Amino acid sequence: MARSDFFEKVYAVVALIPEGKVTSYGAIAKAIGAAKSSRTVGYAMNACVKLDRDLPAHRVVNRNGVLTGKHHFPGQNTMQRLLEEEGLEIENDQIINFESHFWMPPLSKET
DNA sequence: GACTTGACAATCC
DNA sequence: AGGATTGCCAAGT
Repeated sequence: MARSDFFEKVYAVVALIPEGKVTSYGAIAKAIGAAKSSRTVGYAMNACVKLDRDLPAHRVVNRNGVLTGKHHFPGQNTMQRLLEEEGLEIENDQIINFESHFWMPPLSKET
């Protein structure tokens, strides 16, 4: 396997998030078989920005539907703006109707 | 080489 | 019900 299976899986799942949908770190972590590693998922996202990945990290929020990582984007309001552009509703850094926009990633453990 | 920090979440008291 | 602690993995200092 790769040097960091974890990151690869995280990137894979995040890249699969459909437009106008959002998911949580815990959901991703669970999907890749590491429900307790939700923290590392967030870390992977931070790394993805530096790696200039194509991952819609703005579609990833914490389990409360709060844009916890919006500070890590190029602009402090970039994350929220992107979500609004996709038809989501954000208020006070929180996604309105979060569960309605929630997207459960496919549990692709491995192949 | 060891300790601390970090875009979270679940559990314990 | 609410606050504090632990678990997990990787990277930075």
